[in-house]
Amino acid sequence: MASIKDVAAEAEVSVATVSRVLNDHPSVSAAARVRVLAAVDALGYRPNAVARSLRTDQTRTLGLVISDVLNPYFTELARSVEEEARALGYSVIIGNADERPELQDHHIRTLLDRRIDGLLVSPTDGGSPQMLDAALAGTPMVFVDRWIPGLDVPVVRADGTGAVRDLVAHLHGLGHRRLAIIAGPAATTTGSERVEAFRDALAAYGVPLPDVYIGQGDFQAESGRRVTEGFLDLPVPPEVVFATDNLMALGALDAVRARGLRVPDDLALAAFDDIRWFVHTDPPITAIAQPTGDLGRAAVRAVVDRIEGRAPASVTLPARLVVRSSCGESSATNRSQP
Amino acid sequence: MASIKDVAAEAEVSVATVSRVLNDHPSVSAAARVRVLAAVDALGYRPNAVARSLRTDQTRTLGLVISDVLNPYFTELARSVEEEARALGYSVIIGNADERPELQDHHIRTLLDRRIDGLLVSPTDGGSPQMLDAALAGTPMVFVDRWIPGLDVPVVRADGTGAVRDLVAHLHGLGHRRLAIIAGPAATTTGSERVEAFRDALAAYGVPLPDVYIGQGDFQAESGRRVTEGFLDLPVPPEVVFATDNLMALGALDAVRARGLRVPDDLALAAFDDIRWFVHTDPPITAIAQPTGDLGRAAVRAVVDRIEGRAPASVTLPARLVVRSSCGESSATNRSQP
DNA sequence: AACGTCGATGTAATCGATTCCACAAGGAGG
DNA sequence: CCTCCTTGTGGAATCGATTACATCGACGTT
Repeated sequence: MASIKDVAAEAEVSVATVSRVLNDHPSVSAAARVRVLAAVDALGYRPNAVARSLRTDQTRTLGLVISDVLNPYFTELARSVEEEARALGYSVIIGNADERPELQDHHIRTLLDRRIDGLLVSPTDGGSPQMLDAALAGTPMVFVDRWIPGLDVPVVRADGTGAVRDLVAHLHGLGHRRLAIIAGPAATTTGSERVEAFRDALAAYGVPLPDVYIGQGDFQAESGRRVTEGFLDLPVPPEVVFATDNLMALGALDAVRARGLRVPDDLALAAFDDIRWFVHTDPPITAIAQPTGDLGRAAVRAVVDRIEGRAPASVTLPARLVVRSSCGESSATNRSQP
Repeated sequence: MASIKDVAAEAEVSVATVSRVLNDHPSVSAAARVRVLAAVDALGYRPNAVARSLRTDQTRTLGLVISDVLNPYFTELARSVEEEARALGYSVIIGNADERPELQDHHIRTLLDRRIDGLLVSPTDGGSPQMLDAALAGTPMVFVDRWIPGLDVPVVRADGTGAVRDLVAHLHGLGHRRLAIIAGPAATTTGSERVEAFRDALAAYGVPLPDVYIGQGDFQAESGRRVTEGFLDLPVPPEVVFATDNLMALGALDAVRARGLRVPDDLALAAFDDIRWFVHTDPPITAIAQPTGDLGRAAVRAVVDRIEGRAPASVTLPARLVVRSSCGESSATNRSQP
């Protein structure tokens, strides 16, 4: 592959001049510029990003470590992150943690070794040594969706409390009184926050959230299935299950179906995170939708702000309830079952 | 960030010795080794991958350019690719083309600039100059899922002809005679191949595939919706629509639903690419499943073979039909409608 | 006419690793 | 006791860029 030396030789100038033309430095004569450009063209020369990064100490690359690529929420996030980054002249390297802390660490380490300029993380756990090191070592970093309390790192996330309140109002209005939740890992903020929001919203109606109605999931479909089966085996099963992510909702659906039961008649279902397929499931699923694209874009702007020396800001955007028919009744009229 | 020089100073050896320890070169004394390791530990030193790549002319990185991250098929592919690559000691950088040739080119160019060791591509078009250059310039390259005819590049893909034949048998058995297809872009192999397979399978039953029953889509949901509306507006609409990817099937479902019609009674539906949600859609969707994980792994092994000097082989794996209820009747018994 | 300024260019240092080569010390073999 | 080989080590070149510094005309000013 042609190097800058080859271009210099071809254009009969020094490598310095070639470099100047490429980085359009002002003091280059028009004549030299055309000769260099012609040489670049003739040789099909492309600057070696590796060499450039070594010298300039910047890679114009962002690392994004997400909890699970197979979760549509995160792939949408990844897409918007890449889009905004590209618009700002950065590339993105995605690391998929698969909800496993050790994999997350592997990716953070690898990304740091590559000297990425900034890091976007949606942590799977309460904070591994790797991540703390990264934060401490001064690599510009921003948390997306989930975060780790106590670290001085900006957070870009959606606030679901209002939407959860709306959801509980909706469920209560439909006459449901025994409400259960499938929680995510307690080590994640989204895991615990959503349970809190749910509990608080129920409290406003004087409805308790007993421990047996709190199932421990891990944001994966299988755990949603397992927890839902547990609920159905209870002496007094819940009337509604609120899955705190879309994959666990899928698992819940699997469990209900396996028993030959029906949603919402035998068990109503709602989910956190709205995805396109929820419109076409049987029945269409009521969900809380996050402004995913906005989150991704805001997160990129935040890291880039830090990278380029501006002060980055945390961002919190509201989520909203999307009512469909998986909790019973139609969406428009809130009458209780006949 | 600490460099190899700092480590050398701390351990009171030369940088050469540090490098030897790090790459466990045989001739280093035990004493030197422990001193270096201690220094590495004390400084929290991690080798700069950028510098290393510049010197060794290898990045131990694979580029993967996929057509659309929002398509679950491709995200599953990406996941298995990353997994296998990691097992072989490589990292993966994913580029999302969003089915847009110019974006695909952008990513290929960026990846090449970064001097990735190998490239995995699922081309969105018939072959851009970028891609040809990459192939010609000798960057180890493998096509996954889709490919470009006439290039001497190994292809790892699923063969759907058998499954399509099974699908047509299933549909014919159910009494369907007016079968339509939503094709992908003609420039992609999967776009044209699936239509051919469908046409051939129909021919075996003496059923024609008229042009009006071939809708032109682009592998995105919106095109599936549009094409399906067109079908429904026909004087003699088809009885079945076969969407050649899962997103267009989603669009088709949208279109049917928007008209207040039902699947399969008013229009039966089948799709290429099976995804988890198809089990829970209303109705569950009959689909052709690809061995996605196997494809991803095989593709990685193929590029790595080329990178490491072995001869890479093309791989073709069979897809299989998964019958559900979106085409009418039950899956087990193939009797025609009562 | 002498001098300072400015634009265009080249030389060489530099980034952080790897690796070739030279060299010293020590052991084996004659 | 001398040579030869092996082992461990350091110096320095190298990868492909960027950039500080030096140089050299040409030009304008006094």
